[in-house]
Amino acid sequence: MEKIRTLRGFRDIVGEDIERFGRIEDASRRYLDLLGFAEIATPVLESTDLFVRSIGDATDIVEKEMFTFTDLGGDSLTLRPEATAGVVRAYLQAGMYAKERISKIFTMGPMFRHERPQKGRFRQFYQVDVEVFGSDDPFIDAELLWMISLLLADLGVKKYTMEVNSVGCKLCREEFRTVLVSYFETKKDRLCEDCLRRLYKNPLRIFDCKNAQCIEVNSESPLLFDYLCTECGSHFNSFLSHMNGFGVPVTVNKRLVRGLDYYTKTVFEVTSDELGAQKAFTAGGRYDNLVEEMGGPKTPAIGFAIGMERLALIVGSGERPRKPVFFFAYLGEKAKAYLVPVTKAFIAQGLPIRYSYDGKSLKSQMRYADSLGADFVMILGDDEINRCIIVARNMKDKKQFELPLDPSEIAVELKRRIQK
RNA sequence: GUGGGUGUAGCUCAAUGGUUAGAGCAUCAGGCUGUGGACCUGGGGGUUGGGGGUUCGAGCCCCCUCACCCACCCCA
Repeated sequence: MEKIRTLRGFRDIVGEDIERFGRIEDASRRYLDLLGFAEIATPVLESTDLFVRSIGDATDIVEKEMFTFTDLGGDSLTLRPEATAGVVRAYLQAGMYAKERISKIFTMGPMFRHERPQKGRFRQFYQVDVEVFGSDDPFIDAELLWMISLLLADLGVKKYTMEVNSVGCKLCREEFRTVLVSYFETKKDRLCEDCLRRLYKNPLRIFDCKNAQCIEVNSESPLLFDYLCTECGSHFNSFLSHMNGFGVPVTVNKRLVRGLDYYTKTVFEVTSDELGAQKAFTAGGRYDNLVEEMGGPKTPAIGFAIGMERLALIVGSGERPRKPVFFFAYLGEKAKAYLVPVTKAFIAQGLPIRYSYDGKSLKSQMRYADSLGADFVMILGDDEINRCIIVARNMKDKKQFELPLDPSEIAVELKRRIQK
């Protein structure tokens, strides 16, 4: 019979991987909590329309990467390809804008994109998603990057680059777009096929092209950065000086653009050279118009997402403090009768307890105890029962001693010994 | 969607076209009847990803297919 496997781009997260995920989640929650972010959870399945309207109908995500299907009632549903749309929807649906001036929100969970898998890229991938609603103060932009730097330091990530840029507001972007299109029109013969397609659809994305000729054309192109309106320009400068105030170094990359339509002003990417082609493991930006476009009140906002499997590839190997392990080895049915009371006593003391189910030879049970990394093994057989004692063996120094056969006394005594 | 690479035991990998496809690790058992961990002995575990073809003979050569990896594309 054919073995059933995970679908392409889907995987089980086990062992070392799930430990890394756990550390990323723990550290994220810690810093987010310290800075006043509230956790929420939103559905993985939403109306297709939500994503089309927020992400932009001409983006690659919406055009060809969504897991979209029609449900039994005939509605078009989509597995979320990113988190911001759902969080904005939740923000509006719960009326948070009326309850608090600033809403700092985060959520964690799986996202889905129908792409070809490669290093650091899966069809189901996990993100820590962080959003701040209600202010366009550039201090917040800087605060978020600072928080990311704290988190990365905590996780032992040392080599990374924070690239920042401003993509302006609607006004300056419109003006720049005409300038840019007319520039590229003069260079049409040197652009690759993809960029010719992008030219009218989304000319900013030509900056992202890795084709050698296009990079050359790009190097001489006008920059949106130089066309920022006064407000956007001073917003960006203010953001940079706040970064300086936090003491977090950033690199201005005037060609940094993003793949989602809703970004305005500040955009950023945190990259690592250790990641392969998909080197951005955290990215985000400001989106001052999205909430309003989604039918809410005018609400400036900013957010970012951490790609957990990408970050997991570069987090330092952290050793969690090891918990003590106690093992109960029993010989015969009479001894096995003590399994339940002993187990209960250890759990009551908050002590991890292990045992074999088949209770084979003592040798076998000792091997098993060793493979589990047991600190103490309790040995109980007919001899001990007759003498009303239990033998405890310290697996480190190999010293054995006897304790009265009383489960809670045993647990208390061994707890005392392990704490020394 | 397009390239390139790789598919042999649970894992990491061997095997000029030629016996019954091996090794290490892992696992299980034994090495005084009741005492673990770098030792010794043994056991179990494979439709060589799948399907065709060439050949006296295919893990190996050819074709198709599937999966995984890397890259393009795109993005976290």
